[in-house]
Amino acid sequence: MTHARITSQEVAERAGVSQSAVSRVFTPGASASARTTEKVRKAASELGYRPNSLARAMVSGKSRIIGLVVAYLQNQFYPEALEKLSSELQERGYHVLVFLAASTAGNVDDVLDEILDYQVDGIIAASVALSSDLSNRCRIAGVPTVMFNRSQDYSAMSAVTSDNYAGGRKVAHFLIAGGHERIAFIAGWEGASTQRDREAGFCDGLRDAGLPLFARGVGNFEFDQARRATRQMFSGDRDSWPDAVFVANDHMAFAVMDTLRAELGLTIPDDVSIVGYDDVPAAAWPSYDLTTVRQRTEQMIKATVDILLSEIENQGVVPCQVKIDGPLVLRGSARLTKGR
Amino acid sequence: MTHARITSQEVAERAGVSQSAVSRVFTPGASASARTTEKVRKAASELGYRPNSLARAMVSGKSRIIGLVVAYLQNQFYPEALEKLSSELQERGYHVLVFLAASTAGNVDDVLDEILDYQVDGIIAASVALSSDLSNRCRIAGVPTVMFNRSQDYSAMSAVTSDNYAGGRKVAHFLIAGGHERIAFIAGWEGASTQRDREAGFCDGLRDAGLPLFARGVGNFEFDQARRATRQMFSGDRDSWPDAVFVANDHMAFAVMDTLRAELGLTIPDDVSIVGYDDVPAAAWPSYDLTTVRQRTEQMIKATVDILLSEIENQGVVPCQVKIDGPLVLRGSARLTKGR
DNA sequence: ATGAAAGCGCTAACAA
DNA sequence: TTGTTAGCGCTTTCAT
Repeated sequence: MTHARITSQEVAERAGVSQSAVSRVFTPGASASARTTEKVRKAASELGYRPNSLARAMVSGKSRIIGLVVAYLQNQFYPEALEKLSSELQERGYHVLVFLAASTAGNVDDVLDEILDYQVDGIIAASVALSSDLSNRCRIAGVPTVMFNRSQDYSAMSAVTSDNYAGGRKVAHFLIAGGHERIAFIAGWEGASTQRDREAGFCDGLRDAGLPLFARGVGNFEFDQARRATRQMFSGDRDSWPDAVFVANDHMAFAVMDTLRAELGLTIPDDVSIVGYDDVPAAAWPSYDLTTVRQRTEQMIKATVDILLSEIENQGVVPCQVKIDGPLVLRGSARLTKGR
Repeated sequence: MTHARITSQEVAERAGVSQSAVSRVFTPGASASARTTEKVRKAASELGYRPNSLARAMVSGKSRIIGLVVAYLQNQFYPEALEKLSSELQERGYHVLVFLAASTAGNVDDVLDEILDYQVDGIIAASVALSSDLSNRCRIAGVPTVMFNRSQDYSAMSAVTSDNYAGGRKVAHFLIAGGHERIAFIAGWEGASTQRDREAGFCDGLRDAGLPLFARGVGNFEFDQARRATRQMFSGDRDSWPDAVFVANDHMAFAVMDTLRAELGLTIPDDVSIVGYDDVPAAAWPSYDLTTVRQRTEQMIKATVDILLSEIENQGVVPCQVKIDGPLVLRGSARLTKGR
């Protein structure tokens, strides 16, 4: 037997009060006498009444829904991030409506329309680059938006990232201090600000020491492409091989390590040092034991949610760009000192 | 400058038609003349009008929102599943509202209330066991619900799982055919039907050959606990060690392999064969090269969505339990024949 | 095919 | 503090 949904009207009748009294009892910060409150609560629980969020959203203009736009999330650190995001928002009375956007530009546009149709109170764009055109549309629609793990120059939009530039630089200094002399880089997808900033910091760090970048490959943040880039980088004469490789994220770093060990019989870090970026859980697994720059996911999430909710709740907050610094986590995949 | 939202009324005025005409133009399967349709579309696009999903949901009773309940999703194959689920639903005009439920019973209850408040058209419970009490509440509330990757005996609720029993059995037969004689099992969280079914199939498979289970540990689907269980299983005399271990999922199997190799110096599969379950992407990585039972995620998702939408769209569909069989993927972590 | 009118379930003035 | 009243933006009869 499927029960129809109970309305506030029905509760009101049973409690012998007006419908608005019921509404007030269920509206935080509204005024109702103890007597009324009690009568209403009793009737409501007898009937199994719960307020209808959608109706509430429509009249109040606040849906308590946050639209989350994500690109396809196959790799890396998203599951964790998504979980924390959702959990953090849930604690603060919001829920996440998920929208998947293929990287093709048109798709992101359509998706944005769908999002706005749902009257979301805010948008989090995770690992998706919004064109400045889209940023504008969000502003025009009056929907606060925060970019997570992507940033944009000249943007009037808030963004939270790890300090990718500083992280990349840190890696360069570390590898140089370890006595490496032929230092290479394997890049992620070049359209991503994370990739660009990590590489920029890294190259500037090498430059600090007057060292050129020894070799460069592109893995597009994908496992198989990283393997291919590795093979190519290590295809020539042994003298032409790097003695250290900084890989733009952990996921690709695993591919690099596997390829180097399984196909070339190299030992890490004796023959070559590897450093990654993200510190995903698998980086700590004994098979990889990867030295890597940690993304402080927890703090990034918290900042994202704080900024978004403050933009939602206090109007007229100015957009802000937050970069969260993370430590280089030393493990066994990179040697620390000159001697082999 | 934030533009206020355009209403159908405003479009109607500009197009010189009634508000209901506008509604019809945007309602699939409603009747409007070509002339009207054209005028309305023109006015709408000039104004940037889009129907308000929430208002539509309220009056029509269909929100086109699916509530997805997930437990914390740290491990294994959820990112992929979540993505496919969301993508599949999005293609069919629905969106996913995410609800995180800690495994504690009370929490799942609260979460269910929140879900129902949003007038979702359906619920997918992914890897969460709903008590029969909760199943009842969903039925009473008239909200179709499908369990994904969990099943329940005596349940009036639809469920989609892989054929865990058959999978476990397949592993037993495979290990026996490979000439293993001391076959052990490392269990996941015992509250999960996936764990129970995999183990039941496995043990029945051993029994088919008259072989007892040689040893058993519990890893609760967690990396560190699996490591601990491994150390304990391999702590005594060398004669007391298994020559094959079936691990209830891949995530734990990686922990087992790492522990065996790094701490005990064993070689896989020469000293011991390892078989996992799920076939997550990392199972194919060279460092693990794990023989494992594949979960056909894609098909499971498709079945889940099909069942859910058919329950939503055609009333009076009977609940059904679907088990999707997956192959044993042979890789290098388990030897195939008797000789070492 | 179209317009007028009646709500969907709720919140938020406004009076009392 | 409470009840009355007016909508939120839309779909859906019901006439025309």
